[in-house]
Amino acid sequence: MTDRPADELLDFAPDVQLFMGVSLLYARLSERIAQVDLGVELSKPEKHLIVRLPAPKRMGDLARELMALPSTVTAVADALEAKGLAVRGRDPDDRRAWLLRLTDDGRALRERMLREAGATVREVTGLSEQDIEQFAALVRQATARILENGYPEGLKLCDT
Amino acid sequence: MTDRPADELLDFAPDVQLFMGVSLLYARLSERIAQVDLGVELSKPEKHLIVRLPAPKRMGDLARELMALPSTVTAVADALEAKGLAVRGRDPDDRRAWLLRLTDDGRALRERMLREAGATVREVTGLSEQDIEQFAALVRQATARILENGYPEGLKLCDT
DNA sequence: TCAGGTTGCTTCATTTATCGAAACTTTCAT
DNA sequence: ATGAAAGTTTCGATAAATGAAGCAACCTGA
Repeated sequence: MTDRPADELLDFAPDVQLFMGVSLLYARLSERIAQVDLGVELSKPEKHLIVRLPAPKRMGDLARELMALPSTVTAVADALEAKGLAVRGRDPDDRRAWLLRLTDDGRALRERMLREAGATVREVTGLSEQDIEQFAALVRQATARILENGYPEGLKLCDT
Repeated sequence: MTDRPADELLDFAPDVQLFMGVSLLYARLSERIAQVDLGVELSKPEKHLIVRLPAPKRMGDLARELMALPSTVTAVADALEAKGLAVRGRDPDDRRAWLLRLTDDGRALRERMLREAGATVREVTGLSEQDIEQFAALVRQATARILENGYPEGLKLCDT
């Protein structure tokens, strides 16, 4: 009678295992990240937005990446602006659009968050360095695929 | 000047890549699952609860697995009971606790959800069967580690 | 150049989800 | 017995996500 949660996965096909495992891993990672004290009070969606902002991005693109509605992203961006972590500016290429970009404070915070995220991954998964590299390689492949054909309304991937 | 989202990952260490990739993958998977028509109206947390219920489980254990408060799980379980998908019964081993278990309808629904989840994984990631197996193996390892020492207040993993 | 349609974003009211403190019941230790 | 602790629930408050409506910039074709 092995009803230990860790054994539950073994009953499933690999693709289902992958799904359930990723769900749990994601939940655990974001819980851990949420506990990190960064000196500023940040909600979960605010952190997600910061992480997704290595370079200035349009609100609509952010909404697609975060799988959220534009109106949701608007609210989160407002909060980040109020905290002095991000600024909005018109997109010179299309003045309907707004570009959201991190301030210096925001960038510094982002750096710290990513360092924390990396450490959390190593700690939570308990995987060896080689395993993490292998894992990352698979995730890169999946990410490329998702970003390539994942956005319903045809995200503009090329900005040249 | 390559600011394509798919390239963003390459700037980071593998552990950070893993974090960001898993976040995106999870978001994409749950978005996809949410779109599946199962004939019943189910909220996102309701679906999560069903997935985590291969066998009867105590409310508190569910709360820990879902990284939620007991009161949150109570509300979701109420909704599932109202829809005839789950039932509560006292835990014979400790009658303070409630065991939540799926009804026949709930179990059938769960089967369909898992099949959908597996198909979604294959479709969204675009990984080969071998890659998925490799990916699943890594996820199993991480899951075991998480469930082993991941629960703050000392989850009772052994029920014998 | 200007009319009509589309796109990108915001506003705001509403619904949904989560939280946290207090209460209730059962269990455990003494 | 009795008091302390554990497992849930209740309920009011906060936070987050939604969707419809609106505004401004763009684009097309005459």
